[in-house]
Amino acid sequence: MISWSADKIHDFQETLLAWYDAEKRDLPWRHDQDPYHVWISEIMLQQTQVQTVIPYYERFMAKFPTVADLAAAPEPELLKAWEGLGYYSRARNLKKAAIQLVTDYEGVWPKTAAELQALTGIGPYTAGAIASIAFGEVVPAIDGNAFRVFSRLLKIDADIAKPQTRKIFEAAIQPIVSPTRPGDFNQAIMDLGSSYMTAKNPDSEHSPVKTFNQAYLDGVEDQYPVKTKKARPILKEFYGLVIESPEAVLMVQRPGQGMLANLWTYPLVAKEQVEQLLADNPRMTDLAAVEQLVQDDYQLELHLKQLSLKPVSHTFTHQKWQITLLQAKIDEAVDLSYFPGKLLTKTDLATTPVPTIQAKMAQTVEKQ
DNA sequence: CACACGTGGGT
DNA sequence: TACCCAAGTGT
Repeated sequence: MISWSADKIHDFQETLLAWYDAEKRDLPWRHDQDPYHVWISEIMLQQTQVQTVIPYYERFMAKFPTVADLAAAPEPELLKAWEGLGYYSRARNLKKAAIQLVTDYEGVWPKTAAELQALTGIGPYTAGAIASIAFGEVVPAIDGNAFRVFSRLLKIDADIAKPQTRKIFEAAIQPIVSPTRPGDFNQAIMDLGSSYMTAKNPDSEHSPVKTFNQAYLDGVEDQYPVKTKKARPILKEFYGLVIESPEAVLMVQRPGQGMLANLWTYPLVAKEQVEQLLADNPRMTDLAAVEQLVQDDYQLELHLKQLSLKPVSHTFTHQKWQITLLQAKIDEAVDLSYFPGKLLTKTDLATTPVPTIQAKMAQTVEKQ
């Protein structure tokens, strides 16, 4: 790791901000410095690309224009607005923090990064972003871009996958943040990280700060940042039950914690559970086993048939799901009182938040 | 601290 | 396909 003189720091700030002034992207949340706008955009942008976020941000602001609107938002409406964005706890945490702002803070924003971290869903990165962009505090906002950019500029060898590495970067970046334009500085670093200084195929030759990029100058840019790899997703197999009445389909709400919390899907039966039953009844078919499980658990008699040849597949960060769809028809009169789900009509589904894996399943059913 | 937590895009 | 990556946080 190298360090910069005061003169070099000043040069870097001038160069970076001049480039930013000339080339910054026109994004919907850059039209003002309203902390609410900054906040919502920063949460949406966590682990999510700009192009994906733009339409969600526009719709969200139209539906929940102020902190008070967000604090009063019913969770299903909030999740529906978040549908397809992923990491749904972000949406629930937004509401929690909005309520904190309205009640604990009486609608007055805390203005420092240290204080902002008391709000649910706001960690060190987002706190730095809001404090610098909306309130002008001279603090870094260290996201994946900042880690990558400064690891190359300064040849920082610490593993950015390790939590403790943040301290090293904070200490290295804090003295470099522009004292007059901290918000623009942080956003410029992010723009740099998503243009010239990308993770793969960077274009440092044409970067506005190439003369400051020590890793590039030394011909070792491809060695930065240092980042250990994560575990691969593990396979989880399910049967998905498409139980249809003439006007509706049976859906269940997922538990309030864990994967896809509170979202709705077709009922899923883990293949593991089916195989346990088959171990004691080796001549039974998979379909019959699922029918018996549903009968035993929910007092519901079904006549299932396999709907799709290939399972519906979806890869999450840590799990790969494969769902074989099984279809059954029921009539409206059937007793669902033991079944932990609801018959939802097309109209109901328009206001029911579902994850992408459910959308994929529904699409597969439609094609039949 | 290590891991869970979604999704879409790129190679 | 499989893997990596993208404006991270909570537990």
